[in-house]
Amino acid sequence: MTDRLWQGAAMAKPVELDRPAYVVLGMVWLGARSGYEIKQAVEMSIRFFWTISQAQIYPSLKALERAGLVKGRSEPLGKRRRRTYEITAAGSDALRVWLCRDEAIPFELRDVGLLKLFFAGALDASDARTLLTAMKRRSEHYVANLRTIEPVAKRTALKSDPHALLTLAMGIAFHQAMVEVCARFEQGRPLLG
Amino acid sequence: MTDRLWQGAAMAKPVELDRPAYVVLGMVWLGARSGYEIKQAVEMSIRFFWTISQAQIYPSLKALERAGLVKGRSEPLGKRRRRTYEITAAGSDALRVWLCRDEAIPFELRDVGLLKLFFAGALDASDARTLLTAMKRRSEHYVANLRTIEPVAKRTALKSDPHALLTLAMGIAFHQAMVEVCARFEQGRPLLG
DNA sequence: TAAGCCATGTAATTGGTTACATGATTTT
DNA sequence: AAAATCATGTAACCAATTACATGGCTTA
Repeated sequence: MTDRLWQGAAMAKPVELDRPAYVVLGMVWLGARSGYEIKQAVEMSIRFFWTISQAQIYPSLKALERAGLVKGRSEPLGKRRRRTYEITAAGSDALRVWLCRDEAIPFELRDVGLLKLFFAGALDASDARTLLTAMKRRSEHYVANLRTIEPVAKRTALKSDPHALLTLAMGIAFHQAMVEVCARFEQGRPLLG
Repeated sequence: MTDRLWQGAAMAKPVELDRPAYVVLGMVWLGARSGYEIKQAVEMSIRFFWTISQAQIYPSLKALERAGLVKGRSEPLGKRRRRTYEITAAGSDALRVWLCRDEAIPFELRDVGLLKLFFAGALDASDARTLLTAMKRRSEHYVANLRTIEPVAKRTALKSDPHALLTLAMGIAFHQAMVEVCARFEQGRPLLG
């Protein structure tokens, strides 16, 4: 009996996966079937706050399969080879464990725009203004782009999962906030209450 | 005469610098004197949207000096060696050129928090809620932290440069927007107009 | 006298992208 | 028949961090 418990513990022992692997696992959980589809899903949904390159996806899928978290099968389309995957029970467990893991969730923003704005005092008024305008326009574009995804996200929110809409709303909200701050600065209104 | 113009052009030819070097240059422009002070200045002011490790600073300073954009002098404190730098005319020109350069200013956000939230549909309601709460608290902390810098930024804004206050205001606005979206979601209020 | 800060420098490692290589299918 | 898209795989490269190494000064 003790032996079986031990074995169980060994099997449940979470394999150490890197973050790209969790992204891939998450996308398989969401229904992306092939490496190619995973890449597309990333571009369509999370590219705003996460990216992953094709070169990371295929090795990740293999690692996940070795760990028994996804099950792959060869499913060529005509003569075009293709490997499809589905998540296993162990896989969705591992995903949930990762999601709940009590670890620091650092916020890593790396923005050349803000960086340039920070140093904009080195410019004359006109150039500084040009820079600010560029920043404002950039965020306006982001808002417009994200708004185009809105109807799709709303539909899936209603019929199944509201979390894609939630992250979309965050993207829109914080770019709107940036636009607002730019406008205040342009007009010489106070920036902070 | 033509020769001198050529020479002038050659001297003005912008050396290709990597981004860490521009950050270092900017900090020297702002008055940071040693590598150590630059690191501190980064941590105090721009760490919210940019980081730079110590290992990048010293090589950058050397590259900047070779390019004639900063002027370094050995200025030990007692027996503790120390090299201080000040920006040259060519240096502030190069900074301005970089700031005005008409290039894409990509917004690169890499946030595990949003990533986890995106996949939170894999969790039961209670765990998903815990995750959301953690995200909300994280942004609340950021807002509180940034607010503590506010008075300093306001003072320097009044007496010289308002741009540090501007980027600070963006950080605050940004996280306030995230808190707001979290609150809406928690309370089941509509996320988007 | 030990801990913490000031100060610099660099080797090893990480985490990631770009580019290359291959080939089938679909669309224009 | 060319261009675009589907599909996978990997080597080379790059940017950045971590960790290590060294040493003086200041404060508790």
